[in-house]
Amino acid sequence: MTNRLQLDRFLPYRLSITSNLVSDRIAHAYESMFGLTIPEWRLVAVIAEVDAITQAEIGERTRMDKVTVSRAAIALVGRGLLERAPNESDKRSHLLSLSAAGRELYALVAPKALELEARVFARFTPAELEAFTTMLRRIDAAALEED
Amino acid sequence: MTNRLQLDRFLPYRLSITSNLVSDRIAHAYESMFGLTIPEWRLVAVIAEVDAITQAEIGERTRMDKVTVSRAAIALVGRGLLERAPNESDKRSHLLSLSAAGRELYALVAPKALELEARVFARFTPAELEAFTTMLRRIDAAALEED
DNA sequence: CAATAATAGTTTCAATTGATACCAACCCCT
DNA sequence: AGGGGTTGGTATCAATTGAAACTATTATTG
Repeated sequence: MTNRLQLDRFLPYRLSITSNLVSDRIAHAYESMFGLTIPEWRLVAVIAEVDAITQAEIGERTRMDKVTVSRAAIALVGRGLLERAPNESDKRSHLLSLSAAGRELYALVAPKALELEARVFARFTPAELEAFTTMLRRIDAAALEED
Repeated sequence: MTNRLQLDRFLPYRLSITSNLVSDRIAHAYESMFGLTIPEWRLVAVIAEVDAITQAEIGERTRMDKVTVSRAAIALVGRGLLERAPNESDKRSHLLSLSAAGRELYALVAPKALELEARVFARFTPAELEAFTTMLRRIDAAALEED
């Protein structure tokens, strides 16, 4: 029989399985260790990298929905981890940056994140990981094309 | 600065991005073409491969939550795509199989699925795809370990 | 063979999600 | 200047999700 589909070999399916397995692990760890959801943690990470950024930019970088970004930002501001400064050049938006507490938290979370990553990916060689991420990026590009 | 985390290179994050991009594309296509959610479509695919199977087994194979499987099964039975036969050897469970209509649908959906997959993954060589799926499986194994 | 634990499947409920609508501010065009 | 369209962000609402409780059946153990 030609052209037979086996779910087990169907790449979108495999990708989803793997992503969920990894995400679940990480999500539980973040939640229990720092009380952070994945979107919240992503905001912290992105903002730590750039210092000041608008929500729209965060959405673009992380491909998170703007609603998701909005809620995560509100939650983090509420917890004193994030600060909002008025954006002079566009008064609709705010510039988000980490508060002192936010930077402290980040200093705790980042190594933990790398450790979690290492625990799952330790068994792979740098070359394998490199090839893998390259594939992921190429797939991203393919999925985004012609829509 | 050593040990700096860049979200952009954080593998769990990249994996999630890619998986979501691909899933969204597929989900929209299935929904608009066949009125199927992804869990529903997975049931159809798995059941087509094996003929008769319990929900528990489906959950095991696909790593979908039993609640998700239950709801998809109910929906598919309701639409006449799936049939439930009593399982003589265990009266708690049912044996699910495709109805005639279900097989017809599957005959339509499967090639479409392969085509969608091809559209995103066409640019990769068989060797690349092979290496990629191998990585995914190894990651699955790593993520499942010691938990 | 009770009685206890485990399993298949469903229901319930609370949380997360994203589509949509909305407001305010901006941009562009004439 | 002043509409017409776009964009940043929030609010609302309906759908999806999974944890936990529940029912019915099966397995295990004393």
